[in-house]
Amino acid sequence: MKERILIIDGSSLFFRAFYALPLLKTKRGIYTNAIYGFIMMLENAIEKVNPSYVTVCFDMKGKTFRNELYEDYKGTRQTTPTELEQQWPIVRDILDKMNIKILESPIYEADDIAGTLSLIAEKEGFESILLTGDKDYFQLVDENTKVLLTRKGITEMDIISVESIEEEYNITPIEFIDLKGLMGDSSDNIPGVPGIGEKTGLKLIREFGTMENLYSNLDKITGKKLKENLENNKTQAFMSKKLGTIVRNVPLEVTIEDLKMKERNLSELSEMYREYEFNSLLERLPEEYHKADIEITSKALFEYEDRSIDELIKLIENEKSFAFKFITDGKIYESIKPTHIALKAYNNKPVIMEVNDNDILKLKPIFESSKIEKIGHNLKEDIIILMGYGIVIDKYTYDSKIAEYLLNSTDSNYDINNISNIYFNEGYKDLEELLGKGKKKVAFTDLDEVELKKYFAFFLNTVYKLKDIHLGKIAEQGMDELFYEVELPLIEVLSSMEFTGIRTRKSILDEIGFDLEDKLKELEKNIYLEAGEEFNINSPKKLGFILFEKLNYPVIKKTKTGYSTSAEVLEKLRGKGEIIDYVLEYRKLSKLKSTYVDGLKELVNDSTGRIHSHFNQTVTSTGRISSTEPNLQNIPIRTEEGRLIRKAFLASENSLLVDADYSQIELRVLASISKDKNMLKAFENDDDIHKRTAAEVFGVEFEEVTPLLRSRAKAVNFGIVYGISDYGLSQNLNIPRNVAGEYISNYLKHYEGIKNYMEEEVENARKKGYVETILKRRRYIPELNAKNYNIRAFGERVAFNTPIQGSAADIIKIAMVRVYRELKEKNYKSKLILQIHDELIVDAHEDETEEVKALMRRIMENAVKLEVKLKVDMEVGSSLYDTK
DNA sequence: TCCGTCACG
DNA sequence: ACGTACGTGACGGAG
Repeated sequence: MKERILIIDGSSLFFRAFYALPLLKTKRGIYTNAIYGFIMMLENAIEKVNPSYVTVCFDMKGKTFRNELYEDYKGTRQTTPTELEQQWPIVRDILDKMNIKILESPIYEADDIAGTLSLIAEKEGFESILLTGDKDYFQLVDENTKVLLTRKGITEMDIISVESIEEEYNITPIEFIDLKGLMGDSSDNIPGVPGIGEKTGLKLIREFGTMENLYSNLDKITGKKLKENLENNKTQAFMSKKLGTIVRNVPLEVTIEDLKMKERNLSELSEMYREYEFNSLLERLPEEYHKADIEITSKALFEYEDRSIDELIKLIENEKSFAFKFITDGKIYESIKPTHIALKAYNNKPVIMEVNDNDILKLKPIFESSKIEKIGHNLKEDIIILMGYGIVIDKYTYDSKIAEYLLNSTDSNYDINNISNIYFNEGYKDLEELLGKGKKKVAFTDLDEVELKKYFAFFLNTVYKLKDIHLGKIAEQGMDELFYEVELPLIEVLSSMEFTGIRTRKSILDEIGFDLEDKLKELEKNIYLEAGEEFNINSPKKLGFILFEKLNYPVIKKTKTGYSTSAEVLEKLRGKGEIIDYVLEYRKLSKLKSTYVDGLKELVNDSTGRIHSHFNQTVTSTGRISSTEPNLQNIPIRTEEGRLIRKAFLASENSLLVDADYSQIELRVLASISKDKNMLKAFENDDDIHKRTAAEVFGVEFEEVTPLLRSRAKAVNFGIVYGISDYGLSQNLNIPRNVAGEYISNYLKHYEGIKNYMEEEVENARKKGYVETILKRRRYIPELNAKNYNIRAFGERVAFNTPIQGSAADIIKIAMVRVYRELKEKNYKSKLILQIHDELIVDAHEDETEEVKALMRRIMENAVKLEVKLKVDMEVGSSLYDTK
């Protein structure tokens, strides 16, 4: 018995598989039907043929030698669908894990390689089996060469031998070449002779054998039309024959021996099968590979085990990933030292153990390893803790909180328990249920040991359970770049910003505070005098009573609970009595005192002398970052009294603050995505955009635009971004509604592209249910289907505004990641410390300021490519006051 | 805990 | 005819 070699026409099989099966897709959104069909056919063939040697031949992209002969060879082929194209590299990967060699050539096609190989095999005494869906291979069949032809579907195949060809066609295999020369082949765009199909072709070949013989005996042809066609297309017929002839002397760099079947990498193969959800293929593997590595059933959800730190480290070293969470004894940011670590090494039960500093340092090599993946939930907390130990985390690849936020940015609670309930319809307790709330809140360390371990077992098991589901959805929604290139690396950036903080001098706040207090006392005295009695000025209710009942000022606006006393209302009462001015001033100063002097002082960390604000990545529905405890994104700047607060925020020792802000980023984004010609032109010319808008909307020469007109135009520009209404604009500018309406219609007439974009975006959102930013960040807008007009109108404004605000957020996030990365990689001492939506602030060492400025400008201005240039303005100073 | 108010982009 | 500009967070007062 001769040894067999199985030679597979990979390209043919791949296409056949794709069209034979429905468009299968994994839960991660990857198309797999061609891969699955291909591997199934390959496995079936191997089982049937039992070969000792195997190889797969592929066609390469691009022209082959046949195109030299005939320019239009395969000219009618349509481009491969992308759903198929994407599956290509995966098949190659699987073949690699199977240790099956791939043969391909830039000049020859798969069938030429297969033909050559089968000839060599024959000479060396092997039997060749050629697996293909292409009947052209029949010409290769002989005593030692058989074709395994795929039939319908992916399971059935026919063995084609010399005998079966004789029987079915009554010609010899080699005569198929001549047959093809006559018939042509529409799929390869080989012309052949017109009027000759399989039937006539076969008849002629049976009678004459070769084309040469046929043409020497044309007089014997009886059909007049047939004879004429043969005569007129002789050259074409011989060219077709040549095109259809499989080349059998392709120079090959491999020997048969190189193609010997080898051991497969079963563990990697099983992993791939699981990843692509090929369960039936998985079952064909030896039993120990059947089970998924991680299968956490409801029962196992709370299971954990106890190990020593050294055992744990050993365990992790041999695994590819682990999930972890540090547990602290209270408010996590106040006590940077964890009391416990919860850690689940891949495919093992979670371990929850007490740790000391030494234990954590033992884990340093593991956290810093680029080989072991780390995953978690709200990793920012944990990365900050690691930073406290001088540990620089590497290769963290998944955060379930961030992932869930990307998939649904409008939720308010991303506790692991909530997410578990959403995806698995089961959970345990959220933090509030576990620890209580308000006064009764306890620390993790106050929990019973079993309860603590149970919770964190659930926590880490759930992180693993969520991983594939989340990543699948992220891939499916086209958010891979957003997740892997932006949000994930941003976690470390925000961690560093929090960890570093901003130097804040309490004594400056004290000074401002004393000054404010004096002024407030004076104002208070004056207000009581005007009111004729003492009352709580900070109580809108009492103030309302004084103003509108006792002093009888006209009521401008009411709230749900009574009279409105907002600044907007008081502004309208200005000039009607001094008390109004006093109250406005009092309000302003008291806000400064309570929020920005007293509030901030409390949050200066005594040991660092810095404020470590929290930057939250999962709060806003548009993709912006938010800042809390304190909010450093709303430090006063618009009035001089408020701005003074900024004097308390300082650069570090021997450093300067470099403040870089994007100029008009939202309007630039709007210009870019709406492609409005006039707005694009304005930015191209580097015009003052508000002034330009004023000129257009108010119909005056650019040079004639007054400051008032410019500021009104500025309000219109902002209004447009927010999804303007005439009423809203009229309120904002304190002008009549019809005038505001006029402004808007002039605006939209001039910026027609914006008008169209607004309409298209809303329509698009209604159809899809969501809108997207430039990085495909998504926001669902269920409000668009509301019956209530207000809610629906809100949905429309959001549909229009979110892509603008969100894309601007995408852009600055990209810039943050790159600035952080470059500062880190080049070992600068300077640190990124603040982000204020369109502005980045770096605490830059004085030796580095010039480099930092250049670096920031370069990165920020080139963060993305838009239809307009991004422009950055910069200031340097020793305090936040001086950088404006 | 909610509301009104006001600080920011 | 509807009610009225997008996104946040913190504070003090009132229930």
